[in-house]
Amino acid sequence: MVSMDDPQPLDRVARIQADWRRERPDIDIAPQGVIGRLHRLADQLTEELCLVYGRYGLSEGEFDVLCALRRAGEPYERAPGELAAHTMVTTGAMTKRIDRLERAGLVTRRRSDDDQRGRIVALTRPGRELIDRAFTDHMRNERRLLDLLTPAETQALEGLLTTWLSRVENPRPSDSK
Amino acid sequence: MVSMDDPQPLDRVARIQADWRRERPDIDIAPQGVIGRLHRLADQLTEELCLVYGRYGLSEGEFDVLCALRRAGEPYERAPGELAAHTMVTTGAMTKRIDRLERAGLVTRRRSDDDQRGRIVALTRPGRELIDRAFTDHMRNERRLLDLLTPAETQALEGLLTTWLSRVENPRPSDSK
DNA sequence: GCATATTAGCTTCCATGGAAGACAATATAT
DNA sequence: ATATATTGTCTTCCATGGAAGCTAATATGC
Repeated sequence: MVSMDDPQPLDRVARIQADWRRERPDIDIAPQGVIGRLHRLADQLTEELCLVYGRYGLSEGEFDVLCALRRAGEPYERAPGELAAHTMVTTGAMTKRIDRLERAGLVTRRRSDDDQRGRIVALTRPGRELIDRAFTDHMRNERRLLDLLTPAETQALEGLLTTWLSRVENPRPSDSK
Repeated sequence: MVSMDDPQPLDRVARIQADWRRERPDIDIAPQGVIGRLHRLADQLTEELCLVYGRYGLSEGEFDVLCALRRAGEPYERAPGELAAHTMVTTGAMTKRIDRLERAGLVTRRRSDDDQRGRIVALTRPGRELIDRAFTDHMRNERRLLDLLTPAETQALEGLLTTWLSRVENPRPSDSK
């Protein structure tokens, strides 16, 4: 006889779906099974990742900026506008992030030579060393979280996310909202 | 001869990975392929979903609160603490959301009879009608986004997300951070 | 060459949420 | 019964980001 224990307790999303099916039987709430869980998972992962950023005294936004500078390669410099574009925030938000990082001594800010409007943000030596350590730790953390799936599952998931993302970002012109 | 056009241009995440491979060849950045895209996709989907909330004059948080009340079923009432738990925010944040919804005439707030500390938040008639229309539209929107995948892809994705989510939320005790 | 437009970064103001504590009501222990 | 602990909500303060506008510098059109 097969064990009937642990009947896979409904997760949060499934419970919400059950509520809706009772209250609005006229609506197909199947999409929530995917979109709701994707958001929930993203939130959970963010929470786990922020634990590591915090160990280095960084917020997620600050970590992102330091990564963008480090990824740029020697001499680890970028304009604020570039950083804003890379990290998907407005230039106003970027100004404030740079303010904080500058105050912490992790980056410097100077005027660009060829365009006096522009600034150049550069990693300092301590900033470079901090992000190198933090990023190493960060990727170890992501690896740990990803290892909750098997390699086959991981590969399948990456493919599905890549496909969906490309279609969301580049909608076929025929789709209407 | 097979067409060699459109060599699947690197997406944002792939470009970031390429940068890291050059700068930090010692680190395995494969997990970003999944985690980075998952976050990117979550952000994109949120943006699309917020367009619909906005049509009804609602922010995402306000939409969530109205949904939680509507899902509760007749008479569409819940305590602020319950709402906070359901929508994953602190009670302080919930107080402010309820303030806004109350000001908009979509919910009412009264003292609980059996516990004078407690409040009861209830959907008003206009609130009920608004969320019924908004939710219908919202699910149509989620359906549109999900239909960018095939049914087989959708099913596979939901399974993978459910599996991963359950493991992230209920880590095996042997896993260490 | 000068007037106008554009650009880059910054500033200000607003929206939202978290953290911590205040406050009142209720539960618990003796 | 009363002192203490807990609970539920709200308040205050702070952190962060967006939107819009400001300023200085550069580009463009005539």
